[in-house]
Amino acid sequence: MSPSEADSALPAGGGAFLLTQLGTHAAQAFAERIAELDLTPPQAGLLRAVAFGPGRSQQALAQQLGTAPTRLVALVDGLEQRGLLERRRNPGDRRLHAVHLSVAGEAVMADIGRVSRDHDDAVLSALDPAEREQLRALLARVATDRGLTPGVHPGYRTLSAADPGSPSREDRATY
Amino acid sequence: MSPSEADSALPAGGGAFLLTQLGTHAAQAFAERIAELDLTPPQAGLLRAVAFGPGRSQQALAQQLGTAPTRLVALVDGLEQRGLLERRRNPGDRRLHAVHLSVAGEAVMADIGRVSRDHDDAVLSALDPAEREQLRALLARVATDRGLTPGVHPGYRTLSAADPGSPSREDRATY
DNA sequence: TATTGTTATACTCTATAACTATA
DNA sequence: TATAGTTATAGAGTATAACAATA
Repeated sequence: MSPSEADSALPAGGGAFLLTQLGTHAAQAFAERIAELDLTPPQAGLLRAVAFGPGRSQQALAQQLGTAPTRLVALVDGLEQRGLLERRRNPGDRRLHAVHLSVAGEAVMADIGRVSRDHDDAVLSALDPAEREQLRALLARVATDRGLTPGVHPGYRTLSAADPGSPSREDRATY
Repeated sequence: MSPSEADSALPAGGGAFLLTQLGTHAAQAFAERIAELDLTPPQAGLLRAVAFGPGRSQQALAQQLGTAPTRLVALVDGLEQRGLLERRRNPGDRRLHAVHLSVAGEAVMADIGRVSRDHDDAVLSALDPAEREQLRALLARVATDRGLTPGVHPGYRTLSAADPGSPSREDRATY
């Protein structure tokens, strides 16, 4: 392959590669920003899920996010110890833990909103408002077509769930 | 936050979030595809880098990919054992290992090209050719603006290099 | 002494499986 | 017996630091 790459081979010139390239970049940039709130991206995602649908069980949350229940326990633990989430036992079925945002948690959600807005603005600073909306519309159509759950990051979902014959854990490498 | 999310808060509705969401999805889909070639995404990225500029030292490759030289050693090891890469000692400076594609490696590169084309087509199947080009142009502008190296995935680059005061390794979490 | 490459070690994150309690 | 949640263990992937060879 010669250095004049942009031929029909597109090992790295196509839209899909640009998507993964920019997506990883955006994820890293977002991680840097919410680190200022002492949060990791998975924690922010969980807070968002709880804010969107409060009072659900950990099983329900795990299923929506597409992650193993055991992983959710640790996430909830950390955020509960910091006073951002609360577990409330369901009197009817005492096995269930309804997960709620605390008052402090709601305040942090507001911070996350601000950070997300700033982040969005910085990442797309090359585009004017009309172009941003154009991009957003195109991406939304692709996301729908590919069956992505709105607001839920695929990083929670384990691959082997979708592909029974998956060879190993190597699939999920950073790429 | 009420379930009527699409207000100005955009914790997950903006273009940047769609970008990370789709980018992660595309990366996972690509990982599944090249797994059929018994390759991981980092391996494919290295092969691509070598194909694009053959005969460079491991230091040069590490710098271009933005990864630690120690990580490159393991990657080259694996691909050399499979007969896809060759290390050739530089007679002038016997410290340097010039990395080249073997004949089998070039054949695999052709396979990677095919897989990438299929992958690109599948990910963007919701868009017609004109829309794909429109999307590609918008993404390319954003990528340039954000300083991304064409053809190089940011997953190689460690975060702390760009951000000296980074808090810990949690930044790089999947999100 | 500086640089290329290598090896050894430790750490983070996540997944898998075994366990407890409620039903 | 089945389900929600928890704990314990192991594995993959990467980074950091010490080391050997060549300049």
